[in-house]
Amino acid sequence: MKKGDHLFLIDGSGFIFRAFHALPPLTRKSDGLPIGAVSGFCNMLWKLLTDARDTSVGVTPTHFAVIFDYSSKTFRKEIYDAYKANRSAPPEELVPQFGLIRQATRAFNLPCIETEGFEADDIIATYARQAEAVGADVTIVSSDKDLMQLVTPMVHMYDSMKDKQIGVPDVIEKWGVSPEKMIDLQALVGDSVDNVPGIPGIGPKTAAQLLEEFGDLESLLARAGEIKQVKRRENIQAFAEQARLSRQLVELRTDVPLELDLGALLLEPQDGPKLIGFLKAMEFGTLMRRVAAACDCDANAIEPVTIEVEWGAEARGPDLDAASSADTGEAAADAPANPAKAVVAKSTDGATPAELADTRIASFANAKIDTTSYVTIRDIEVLDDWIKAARETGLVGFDTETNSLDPMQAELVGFSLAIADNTGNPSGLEVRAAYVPLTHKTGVGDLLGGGLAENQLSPRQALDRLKPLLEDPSVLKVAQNLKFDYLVMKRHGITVKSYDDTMLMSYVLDAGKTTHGMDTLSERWLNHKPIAFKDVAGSGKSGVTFDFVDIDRAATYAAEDADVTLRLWMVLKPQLAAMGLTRIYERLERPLVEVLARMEERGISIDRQILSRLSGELAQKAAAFEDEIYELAGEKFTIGSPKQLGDILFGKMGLPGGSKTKTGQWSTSAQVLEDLAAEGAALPRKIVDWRQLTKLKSTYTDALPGYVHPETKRVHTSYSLASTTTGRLSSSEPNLQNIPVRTAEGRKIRTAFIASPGHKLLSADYSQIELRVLAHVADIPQLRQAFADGIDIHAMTASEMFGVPVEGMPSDIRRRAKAINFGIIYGISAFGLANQLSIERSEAGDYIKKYFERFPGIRDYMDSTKAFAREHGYVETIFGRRAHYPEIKSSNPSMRAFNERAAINAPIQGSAADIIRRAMVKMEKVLGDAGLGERVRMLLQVHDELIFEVEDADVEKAMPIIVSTMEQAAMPAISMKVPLKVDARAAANWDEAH
DNA sequence: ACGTACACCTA
DNA sequence: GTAGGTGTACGTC
Repeated sequence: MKKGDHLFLIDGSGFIFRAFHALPPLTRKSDGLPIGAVSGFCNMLWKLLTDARDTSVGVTPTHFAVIFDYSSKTFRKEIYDAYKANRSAPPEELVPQFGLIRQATRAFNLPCIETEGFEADDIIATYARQAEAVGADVTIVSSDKDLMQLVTPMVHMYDSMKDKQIGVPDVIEKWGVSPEKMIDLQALVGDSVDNVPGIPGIGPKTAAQLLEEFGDLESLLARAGEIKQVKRRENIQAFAEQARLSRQLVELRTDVPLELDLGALLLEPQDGPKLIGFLKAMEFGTLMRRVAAACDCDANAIEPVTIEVEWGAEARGPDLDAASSADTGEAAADAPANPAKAVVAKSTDGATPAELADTRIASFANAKIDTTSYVTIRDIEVLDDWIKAARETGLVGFDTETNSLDPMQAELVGFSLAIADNTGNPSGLEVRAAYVPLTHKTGVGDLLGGGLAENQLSPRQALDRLKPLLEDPSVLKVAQNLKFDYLVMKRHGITVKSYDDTMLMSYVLDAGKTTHGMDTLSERWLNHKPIAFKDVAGSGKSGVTFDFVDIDRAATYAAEDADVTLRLWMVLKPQLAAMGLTRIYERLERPLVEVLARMEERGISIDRQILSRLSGELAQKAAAFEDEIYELAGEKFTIGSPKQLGDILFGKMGLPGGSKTKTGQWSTSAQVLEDLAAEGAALPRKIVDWRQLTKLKSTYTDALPGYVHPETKRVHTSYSLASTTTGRLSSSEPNLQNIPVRTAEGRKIRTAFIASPGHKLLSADYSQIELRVLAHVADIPQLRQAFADGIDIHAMTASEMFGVPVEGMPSDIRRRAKAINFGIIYGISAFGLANQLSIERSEAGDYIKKYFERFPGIRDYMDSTKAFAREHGYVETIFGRRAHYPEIKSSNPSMRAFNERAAINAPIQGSAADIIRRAMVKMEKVLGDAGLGERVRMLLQVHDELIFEVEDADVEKAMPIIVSTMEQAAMPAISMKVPLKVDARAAANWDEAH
């Protein structure tokens, strides 16, 4: 090898794992042999050997080698026994592919290199340094960070899946240090996957900063005393040796004894027939034809070679799994046909929705936003002109400015409008915006100030002009998080009609990918960073409410919001059509804005006396516990501090610690304390009880009265429509979706949620909605039958699994089946089920196996959902809502597994969420048609439950209407294969109604 | 004043 | 094992 040569080193072992998880998982040969990783590997090799110039590497190789790990017994294991100790066995489907990939390498006429006692990384390091020494360029095909320490101006890495080359600047950009410092950085940070310990509390950012300051690891350890942060200093001093050990583990060896020298890696011409024989045997038709064309061979004349398959010791034969190979990728196959997907509608300018979407994205990403062009409106004639323009275009961006984030308390300070003058232009780039200040004040907080600033339109006059525009159904109002503005305007006597909400559009398109706040969306779609609120109003102590912001600064900020919102609408609206998601947006999102606004506006009544009495009781009981706890501990301490508590329990008292938290502290979770109590220790039980009491007191009885609105005297929660990945709502300030119900003590809090005089609270909840959804989507005969017959579903499961008759089922057996049923919905793992049931993981694994034997359709459903998620990056509910899981191909196994479980759960949880959303949207009309419009008021939603306030006389009439609306909510979009069941009760308070 | 860790409340 | 929000302690800015 000489200067100018180019050596390619393929990290074969790394590729196998990465390909396995990146590619469709159940790709199999016709005999059932899983070959997804092999296929990806062959395609990559061919691309690098023939078309490397077309990749971001840009050069073709002169020398080439594929490197593999030999076994797990390496020198690292010798110096640190726990190295890679928490690696689990490779997935079953992967086992035979290790051997096949070596066979593939040989079929490509490439050297296949491995050395006992060393990892592939060390061999790569050795070759890379040798090649560099003779002046050759090196490309390491891998994206493993462990190899980044090798990068130099001569040595690059190449991520073949992202087609991305990684050089010195890329390493610095990603890790904050140059490649030669990567070893020290990894020594500090550690690696949970390989079980390299590092130093606790040091992550990549901190490590990079420390190395920047101290130069290298040894200097840092020597001068650790100079570090100001106490905790950090102590950790670095305490774990110095651990860091040195970690450094030894992560530093790659460059002195591995090698059988083949560099010259032996010279790239040989392909042996066409040999390669084709292999590809044919593997049934890689496309690649085979490509190779045949390139080599001028007749593939038909070549016999497939015999493939030797090495299954792992415990793996099953290749012929057992034909059933699951055929029908993968069919998740949610019976989602309703969406016309927008099937029929490509033509838009006005002749482009398809997809083309229009692309055009819009491109033009708005490049359009500069000129914030100096905004207008401040101080004359009624000017406002009239803007309103007239909005009427002419039929489209207006709208935003309110207030003095509070709470729409029930907020007073209007001003509003802004944005107008697109040339809507006929497909790029729609002409946007102008204006701010109308109404109640800005003078003198920022000074004692003389507080008067109304001059030269503002009177709110009364301006709103009189604005009202007809906002209420005109022929003018589309576009806002970001409209529910806020809707409520504010409603409290000023204006009911917005015809609207779009850019936040919800983004949510429908991208749930799971990003958050949907305006600043995020603007940076993403418009390449524009809007003025931050805190830059105009300050924050914290020096922060002021918007009415004290100087009008000129306020105008720029406010007008920009309307401008950005309207631009976002132009970008997002066509994407909804292009992606076939318009119906989701229009039926499940947009109409909920006003439904939820009304629910929030109504609020719910609470009895402060009950809460205050409860608070007193809880305080007394907690105080009694505190005395006993101090007595048992022998000293006073902060019981609420897990750290101090841990010191008492596991240090002073010497109790055996159970598990550790991820920061290395002893866990003091309820589970651990319960276990200690079971061993006979007195203190842990008291702590658990104390925690329960203080939790109830601080979070509920003490906090809730603070949320009572000064005028309505009711509690108005705020629902978020766009903060979950699955489609559920969330509730905050206060969260009324987590009011206690499980314990008798907790339920007392529910008695404080009361109906107004002359009314009842009516609670209606779906019974087992998620299991019913599962029975529907996975189409499980026994589950469908059980639900159709109204049988106890957990007992039925137990009966199927354990062969116990449903009659006289022991409660413990049923409990286990119930945990399994929940586990299935949550994307079951043996680990989780074992935890839940306090049993061994192996036993939990047996249960799961048994369950899948009894309900093979569930396993198929889970597999196909995973495969769909991996292929597309998202999953769908039965109505077509998407939940994205961009990390599902993560190379971190636990991260990946987590995403897989979430992706399995999302269609179930999300479909249930969609069903109750549909019920909510329909509910008001149904009640109105029954003449109950004002007499039955929907107040709260708790995921599978709706709470209404109903006039006493109307309870009997309302109940069946509510129940039937909820039970029929999936219709007509989806005809469920199992009936939905709703239970309802009415009572004076929420506890009795539930 | 703000962010993170931990614990714990709900479906 | 899924999806959320909030309170307390404790750290850093």
